Amino acid sequence: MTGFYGEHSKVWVSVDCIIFGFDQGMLKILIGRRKMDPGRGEWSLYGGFVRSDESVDDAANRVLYELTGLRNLYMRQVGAFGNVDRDPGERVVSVAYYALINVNDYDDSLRKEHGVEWVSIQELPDLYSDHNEMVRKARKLMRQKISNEPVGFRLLPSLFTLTQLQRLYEAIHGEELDKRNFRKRIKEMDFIEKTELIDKTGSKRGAALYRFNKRIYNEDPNFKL
Amino acid sequence: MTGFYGEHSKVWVSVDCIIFGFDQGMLKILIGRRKMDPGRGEWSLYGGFVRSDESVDDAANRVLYELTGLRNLYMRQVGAFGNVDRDPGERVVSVAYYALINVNDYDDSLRKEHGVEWVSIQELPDLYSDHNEMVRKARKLMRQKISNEPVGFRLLPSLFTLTQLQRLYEAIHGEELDKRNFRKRIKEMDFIEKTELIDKTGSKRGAALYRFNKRIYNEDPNFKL
DNA sequence: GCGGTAAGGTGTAAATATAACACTTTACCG
DNA sequence: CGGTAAAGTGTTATATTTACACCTTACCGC
Repeated sequence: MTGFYGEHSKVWVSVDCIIFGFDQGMLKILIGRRKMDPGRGEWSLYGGFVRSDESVDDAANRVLYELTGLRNLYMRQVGAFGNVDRDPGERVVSVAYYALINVNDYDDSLRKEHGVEWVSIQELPDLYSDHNEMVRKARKLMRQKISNEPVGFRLLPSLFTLTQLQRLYEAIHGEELDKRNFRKRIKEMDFIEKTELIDKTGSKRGAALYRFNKRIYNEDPNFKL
Repeated sequence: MTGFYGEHSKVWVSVDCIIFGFDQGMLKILIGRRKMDPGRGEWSLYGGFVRSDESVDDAANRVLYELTGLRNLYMRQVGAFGNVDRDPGERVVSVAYYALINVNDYDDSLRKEHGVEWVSIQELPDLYSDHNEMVRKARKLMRQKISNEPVGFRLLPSLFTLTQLQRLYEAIHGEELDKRNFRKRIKEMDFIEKTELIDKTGSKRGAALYRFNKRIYNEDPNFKL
């Protein structure tokens, strides 16, 4: 089929993933050294090309699975990046996605296989092409989302302490939060359930472990942190 | 160049525009009947293909200019839409953009030439392919943006009354606002300046005309409505 | 010329939400 | 058994948001 479509030129479409993790009290993303030209050796997001038989979202899911071995990750589109010369080799339009993962779910040998590393968002190096711009936009969208929907739990173990949760939100907002005010707000959200379990790793005294109850959330979906 | 890139297939990339206007107290968008197959005759957003020598953003600006004759419109990306079968003819990934225009700036003969119409967002028909989804996402992003940045003025004449501004925000938020509270908040924003001019078209008594002062806004960029 | 009308314009008080703030408890460790 | 380090807990002040009603003005039609 030509005619109507044929007057214009086709381009490659790729996906690039900003994979957020929360580790050592820091928000981090997965980046690696590019293994191919153009840009070999530069720090880069992990990505891949969209195949003809899959949607762009499916491509992102496939690439995420390739890298992490994990399915059903929380993933949202960041946007399309389409400068003419953004890829020095060929015309490539890339669609960026961000994902939230619990770093403990990520098999470290798989990480090494792909040659990617967790790097704190505070100390990100210059990245290949427009990847820094992708990360900036992803962070903005992620912060927005995580403040208004209960998706931050994706960055934590399924059981977590309130201090962990607070540290997470402090890392994302970039400011310290008041412990009592924070806990007061948690108490108002019935879908953040206290369990009988105690975490003894973070303190001598031990801290109560909480979990997110999606069913209860769905009955009254109101979240704000 | 093949090899690395060549293993994957290229696709067409297009842009589709959600053009918002505010008219008769209603938020409207420009849609037209598709003039080509596939989908000839269906209601559709206005769009076009990305050329090999222009960025995706540039393509959106070009398409907007084609349709409206206006440059430097306020425009933001909505996102990429990439389902395999979203275009029944060929694989086409589309990047949607929304734009805000003052309907009075839009030459009506140009509108007719392109065969597009202003249709209230409340009574949108079914649109071609995934265009309804694009509109939903555009509305969400636009509402978010217009509530936190002073871009709503783009939908109004450069001189406007407070009632016009209030009606605009009512249309966008989908709820009536209290006149006194609304005006109190306006008074706190020094960059919304009262002029000496009076609009007599909207009432017998006449209403003061205001304007947005960007310079003052930039000194203390805080906006919330 | 004057009464009706329809939109413009104005302030205060109550309710709610947010922010500031310090001490006690617990269990481990040396 | 004393030191330590994180967990846990309420109250008050401040700021923000909401609710609410009447007077003004100028045109229009009689």
